[in-house]
Amino acid sequence: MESAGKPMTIGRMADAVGVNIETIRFYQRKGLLREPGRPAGGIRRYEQADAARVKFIKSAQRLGFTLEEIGQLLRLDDGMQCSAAAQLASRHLDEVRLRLRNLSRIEAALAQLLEQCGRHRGEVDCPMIAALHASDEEQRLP
Amino acid sequence: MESAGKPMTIGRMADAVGVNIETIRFYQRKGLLREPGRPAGGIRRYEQADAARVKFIKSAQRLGFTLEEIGQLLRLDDGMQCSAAAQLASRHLDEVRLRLRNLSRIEAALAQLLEQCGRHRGEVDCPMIAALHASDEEQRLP
DNA sequence: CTTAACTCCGTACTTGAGTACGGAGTCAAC
DNA sequence: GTTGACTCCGTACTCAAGTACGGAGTTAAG
Repeated sequence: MESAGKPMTIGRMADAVGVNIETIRFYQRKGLLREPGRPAGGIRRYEQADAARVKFIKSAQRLGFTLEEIGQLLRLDDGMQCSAAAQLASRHLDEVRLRLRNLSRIEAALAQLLEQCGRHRGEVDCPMIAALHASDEEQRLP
Repeated sequence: MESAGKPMTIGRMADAVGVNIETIRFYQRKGLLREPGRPAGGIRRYEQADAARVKFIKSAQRLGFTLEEIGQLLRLDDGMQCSAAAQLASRHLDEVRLRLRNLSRIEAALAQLLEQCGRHRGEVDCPMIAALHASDEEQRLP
């Protein structure tokens, strides 16, 4: 396989990666992506490596990392520190698991409410709304 | 039990419900909460019912409803339509379950990556970062 | 050579759920 | 009758992750 590949304009790269042009500019402003110099005041040329970097960003986003975290990951990548990356990921995994637990609780509560609504038929008020009102007590989901 | 209870100022209500004063004003601007008239150009008095409404909003938020959805719920409440509320909740439950599935996949992926990082020890590059890079292929999490 | 398509760049807008600010008015206690 | 705490109100700001706009420059094709 020949590496490198031919350079492309921002629009082509955006198409290739499947993002908006403005998104690429935005990443540049955020310092997540370099800005290639413009030859003779003309139009910037992007390499395959740039496209790969944008894809990296998008992959990491799919795993729920914020751009801030991805920036850290990229800085590690640029200097290759596995343990630090693992630590970052580990913290993030904790965060994901917390969100999972909360969502599960929400799911259970909603399902139960809906089930009551189904059984309801003809009484006075909607269990859905009543249950929400009844929460004067305590049932804090963080 | 005597209903009604005594009226309160916005600050007292905020304390009672455990939200910021500005949050209450914000809900008023959004039309989620009435603005009691000010007697003699003075200071507004809020009823228990207002506090209950804010609590309702907060409870519904804990179930993951947006303020927009909560507005719909409240309008239903103001006119009491159980089946419509159930429908809203049902759509929301679908949404919650979708988020759950996605988060689960993210959790699995992260855990696997971290496990590889742990087994790693001394090879060339970080599995965490390599895996993210390797995603040039396809593994779209919606 | 001209025209269409593209790029560059800075600035401003978007969404959701609030927070913060600042001047003016009001209320209660001492 | 004055302080201090509180309220009112409008406006502006926050965060994250972009998207949109508009004028000027550049490039490729016909």
